[in-house]
Amino acid sequence: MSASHRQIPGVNAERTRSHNRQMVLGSVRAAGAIGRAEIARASGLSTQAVSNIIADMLADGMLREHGRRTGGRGLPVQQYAINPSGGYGLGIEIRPNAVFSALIDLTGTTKHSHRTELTNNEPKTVLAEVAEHKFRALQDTGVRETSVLGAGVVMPGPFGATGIQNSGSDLPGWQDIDPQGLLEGALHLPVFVENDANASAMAERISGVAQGLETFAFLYFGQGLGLGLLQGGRLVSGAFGNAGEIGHIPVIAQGVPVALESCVSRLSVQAHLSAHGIDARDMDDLSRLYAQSAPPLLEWLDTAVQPFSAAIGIIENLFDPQVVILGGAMPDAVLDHLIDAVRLPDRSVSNRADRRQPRLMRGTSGRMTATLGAAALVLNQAFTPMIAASR
Amino acid sequence: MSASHRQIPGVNAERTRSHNRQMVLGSVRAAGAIGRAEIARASGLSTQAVSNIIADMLADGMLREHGRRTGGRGLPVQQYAINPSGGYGLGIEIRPNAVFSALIDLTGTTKHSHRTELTNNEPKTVLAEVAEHKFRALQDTGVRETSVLGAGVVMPGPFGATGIQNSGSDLPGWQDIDPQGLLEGALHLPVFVENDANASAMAERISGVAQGLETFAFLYFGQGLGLGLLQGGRLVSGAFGNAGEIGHIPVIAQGVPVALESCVSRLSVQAHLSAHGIDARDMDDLSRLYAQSAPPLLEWLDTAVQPFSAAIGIIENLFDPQVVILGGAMPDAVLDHLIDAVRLPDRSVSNRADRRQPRLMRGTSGRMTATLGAAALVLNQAFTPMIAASR
DNA sequence: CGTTTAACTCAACCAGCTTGAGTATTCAAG
DNA sequence: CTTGAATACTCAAGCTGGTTGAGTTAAACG
Repeated sequence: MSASHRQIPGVNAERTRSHNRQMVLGSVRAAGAIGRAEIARASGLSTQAVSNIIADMLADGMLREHGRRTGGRGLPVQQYAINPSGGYGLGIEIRPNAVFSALIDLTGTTKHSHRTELTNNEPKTVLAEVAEHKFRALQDTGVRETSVLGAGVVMPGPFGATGIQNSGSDLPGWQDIDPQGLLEGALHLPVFVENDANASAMAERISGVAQGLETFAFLYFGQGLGLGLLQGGRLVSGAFGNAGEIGHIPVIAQGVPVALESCVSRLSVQAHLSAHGIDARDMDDLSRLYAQSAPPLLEWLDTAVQPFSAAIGIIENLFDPQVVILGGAMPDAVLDHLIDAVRLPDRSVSNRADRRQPRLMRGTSGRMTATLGAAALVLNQAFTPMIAASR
Repeated sequence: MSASHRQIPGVNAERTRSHNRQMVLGSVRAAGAIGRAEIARASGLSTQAVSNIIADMLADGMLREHGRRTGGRGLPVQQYAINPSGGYGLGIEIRPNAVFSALIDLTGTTKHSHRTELTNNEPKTVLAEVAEHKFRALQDTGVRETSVLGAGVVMPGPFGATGIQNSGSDLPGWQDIDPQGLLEGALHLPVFVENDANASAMAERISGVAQGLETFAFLYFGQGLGLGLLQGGRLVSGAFGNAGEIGHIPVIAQGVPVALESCVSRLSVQAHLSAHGIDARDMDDLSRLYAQSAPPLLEWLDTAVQPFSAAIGIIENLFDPQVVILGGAMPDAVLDHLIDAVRLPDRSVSNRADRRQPRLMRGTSGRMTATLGAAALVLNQAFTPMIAASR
């Protein structure tokens, strides 16, 4: 959100431990079940160091024993796995007229979710509502407050004076304040604020179709169209946190240059249907129309395919992701239709001979994707150390 | 270059020291001259820790004393600055028919540069030539071998089976080998391989117009068109190292979808001029033509402006950079013309009210930009620790 | 059944950061 | 001019956390 000149922190013993704990947790998560020696080899630490960390994390309840694996030569490996109840992530999604929340455990399983309407979206009201969601999630699940590692919050963006004001989705009264600070005050938790596309990308990484992937793009159908980018497990969010505004890139439709999201987005399909006298308010309406093969919807899909294909080509060539994932507020069937209909460009860095995955996939987090993603931000933080591979 | 599953390393005392040294060097570089206490405050380390590191680096010759700064209350600050001769970066640019090299000191000043023609570009010939460049650079400057921190190497990409083979710029015989390993063997130095666009971006950060910037995009005019992306001082290079292939994104020219670089690139302008009977072999020819306001060149510029503007819009909205920088094998006057003529979209996250810098700038590294950038990769490594700010 | 292999533990060690006391130097106030 | 506050810096002891090397356990191999 803020700008450029953050100072890089130094490392001392305490931060070393924190990093190494995150590294171990990430290794266990990636492997499912793994022994100490293997983590030591992979990370370059000594077995003893890993052993000490694992003992710590067993005591904390973050890990649990997971049987011995035999078959090799020497002493059978004592394996460890993530203890689901070792920690939780709270996800909050704030929309102009509603608040959603989800509580997920360390393995990404949803333990609780909830939705309330907002009568107004002034900061005071929203903060109270958000605190109430947290209270309720803890009460309904019996999770202790100290087990919650943090809260991810998804809010309408972009923030700051960006030239894309009044895009219809922003919250009045939230322009010149510090949402993170306010939310930390209301929730008494570390708070991570992100936009819907970035959070959704994280949801797919933690509990969806992108598990095991580190570098991918997530194309998010919200009101408009957003893009979440992960490189090496970290979000690429630009200098001011507004990267991924793919909806605003210029494309040519019927010979006229327009914004991509005026052809490919929920608003766009709703406008098209509305012009044909069809009122499609939500995803269920769209699902029904698609199941009925409603001609105006198929028409819209036809017009959307070409700019959509162009967008995929742009994403692939600019980011070279392992895969592009589609998701958000669009029915699965419609997304699948787009994936089938798309004409992926041959001249793309992603069109490699040795691919194993498809270039395009549909996300599996469904309509709660942004809320789950908000919670996933917290887990990602717990699994991903600060240190990046040096080369 | 390689794929996804690199394991995150653990941190021990040794790596802690290495990180903190890089952090200190980066702080000194960013500040120009700075004292120990200030670095300690900014990094969160104790004064003593910083003091010890600085003592080390004075002994190594990386830093030098830079007078006391008085004016405040207490004891005047003993300041330190980068010692230019404390280390050097070697940059090598390999092209199908030539090898370029540059040696830069710790402050980014070019101490030596050289060019030789290649009669063939088999690995064996090229490796011998590259080693010869290193030998010559050291001999001509008197720099000791141990002072060279590493070598950056720029080679034609993209690598791997990417669907963009035979783009005319690749090196035959280099497809199925490990360039980094071979080069390290030939040079006896740590080697960083990058493409021309990424390296050029780094040149602007180390010694050009992007000093002090951490998140920006560099649009590189080579044979085609490439894009180098830095976020937080680190390259965004995608899952397979081929991010930034902006030349291949689809745009509409005269109603037909074509690759961007078929309208905006040196090949494109040369083709256009050639169709008008003008033979423009190199940048000097183009400069002359522009100075003469040659109508075919101005014509080409007119056709290029619209797709060029679209590309800038795409870059801004996908990356949210502090600035987009133009450079590479195109005369300054032509780049300036494009910057003047461009129609920057209003609907861009970069169109913010509180901007101080222009959205578009011309790079200052000139035609040696990729070679200097290769050398700059080494310095960036020395200045940028592995650890990223945690949020 | 001994040997080899591999994982793991124990205890001593070590690198590097922190802490707290002490010194040096400048400015400001009396 | 003297005294005190502020600030940078150093010294030495202490602490955290990773490393090292010897020793233990258990499975597989021959």
